[in-house]
Amino acid sequence: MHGATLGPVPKPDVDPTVSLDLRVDRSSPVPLYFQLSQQLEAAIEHGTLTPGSLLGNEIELAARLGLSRPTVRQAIQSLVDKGLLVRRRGVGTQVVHSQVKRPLELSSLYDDLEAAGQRPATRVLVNTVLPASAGVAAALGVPEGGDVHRIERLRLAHGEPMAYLVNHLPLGLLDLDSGQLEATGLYRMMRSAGITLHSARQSIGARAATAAEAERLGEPEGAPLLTMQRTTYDDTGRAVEFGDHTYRPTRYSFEFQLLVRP
Amino acid sequence: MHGATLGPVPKPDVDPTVSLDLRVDRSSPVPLYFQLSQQLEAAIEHGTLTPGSLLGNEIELAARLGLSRPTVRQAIQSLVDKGLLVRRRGVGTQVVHSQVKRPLELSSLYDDLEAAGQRPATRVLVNTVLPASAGVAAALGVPEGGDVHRIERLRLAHGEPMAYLVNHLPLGLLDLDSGQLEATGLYRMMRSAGITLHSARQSIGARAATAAEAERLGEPEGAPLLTMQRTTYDDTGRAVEFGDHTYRPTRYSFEFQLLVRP
DNA sequence: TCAATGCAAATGTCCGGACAATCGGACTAC
DNA sequence: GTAGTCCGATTGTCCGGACATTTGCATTGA
Repeated sequence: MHGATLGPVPKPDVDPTVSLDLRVDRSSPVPLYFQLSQQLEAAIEHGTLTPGSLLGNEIELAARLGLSRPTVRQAIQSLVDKGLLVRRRGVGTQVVHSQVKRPLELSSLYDDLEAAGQRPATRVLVNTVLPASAGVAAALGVPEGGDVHRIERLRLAHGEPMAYLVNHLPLGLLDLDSGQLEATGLYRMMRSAGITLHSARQSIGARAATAAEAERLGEPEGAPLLTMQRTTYDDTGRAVEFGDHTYRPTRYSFEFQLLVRP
Repeated sequence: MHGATLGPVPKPDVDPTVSLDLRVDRSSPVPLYFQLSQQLEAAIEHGTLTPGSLLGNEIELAARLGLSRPTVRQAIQSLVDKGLLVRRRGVGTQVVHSQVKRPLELSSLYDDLEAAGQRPATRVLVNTVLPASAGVAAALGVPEGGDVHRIERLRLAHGEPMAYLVNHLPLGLLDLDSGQLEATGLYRMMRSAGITLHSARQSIGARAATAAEAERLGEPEGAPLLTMQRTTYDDTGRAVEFGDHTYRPTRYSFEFQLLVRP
């Protein structure tokens, strides 16, 4: 035994990334790890990297791309965080057996409907400023009786009422133009106003419709309704929105995917 | 202008981590970054690090602890991922203005109730093996008509029915002992069987109770019910569980916090 | 007085290397 | 034949440094 190892039998399953046309543009301002992670994600999405396939070790991948291992690891890690990849020490990195698509974002009903091709419509029923009730004040962290925005909207899909949305917002954050509210979603307006959403506390429940609710949504009185209350915070911890929504359960349900943080 | 800068005025707000008794044990098998992140998290939880306070720069923090900057960054990053900290380039790292507690795990009803001090009780009504219906087969990825486990449970809190849980599982994964099912939760049993949960697809809705459902939960017929369907996958992508649950909305609602991934 | 410029501070990105821990299979010994 | 052992492969952890980018503030200039 003096050299020439007889043969670590060549692995039957080849590294699928070799056939992939991976490359990074060092002159781009986009971070290298991000370029790589996007290309890998696209390959997974496109099916070029098949579920269950091994990714080939980080060292060699780094060498082939002319990157350092930490950079490659950062790219891979971001996809692991998204639930697209799984790492196993001593084994390798595998593409997760699909099923994972959207790991639950802070969803906007408007965006959800639009993504589903439902062409949402909004009717702004109320858009005013009034003193905060105790519950609203507590949720938004403003003094009770202090002025807040209140908007009430009816959201329709295919001409049918789908949800009744009541929202309260602190003053001074946003210019709440009714026309804009009907043309887009509240979250989109907040984001374009420079508010960086950070987290939200949600509560989902059900109850029987009151006469007024039934009337608004076109349901019989006493019909089951799906309810959601949400307080949204920006990255400074300020509450920027408090919503109290009711949905027609025959037309809408909450669908989401969640990941187990390891 | 040749040297001696007149004086960068000392910052009025001192770095709150200096008063913190941070230290790492290099002989421990616990990773250094993890030791640090745990101590920081405890300090935030305990209120020693107050919301909004700056954390002091990474370089100096690393030097004080005798760690490298990448290690300190890894610790901080894990807390940023949890939503406890916010980084701003050119500014520093701040403790988020609280509100964030649980960023939504793949929750087990049993664990939730126990954590809320409700002392949950479970009554196993059905625990059998039968051919999979079309819906169950599709959810679990097994052939239609192939055998699967089916368990039906009634979950009570304070002696009152709270939820009716129907679950289907593929054969051979788990030893489904009824006694154990009543003493603990299904998820806990799966975890201790070596199954690493990875993700789940959930759907939450509402509907009126049928006569049978109303009977089981002690509600009048036609009462609104909260429903949840969930398929859970392990890290190989296998579906390991399909659940169809109905909850009494007067006794239970889904509460969770979610983070916006930046 | 107010706007433009420059500077310091802090995080973001990237590198190259080193060693440890774990997994799985091959080999060996019984 | 079977169980235990060893070993290669791969990811996990950690280091020390370098430069880029952004932010906020102070200074400067009009």
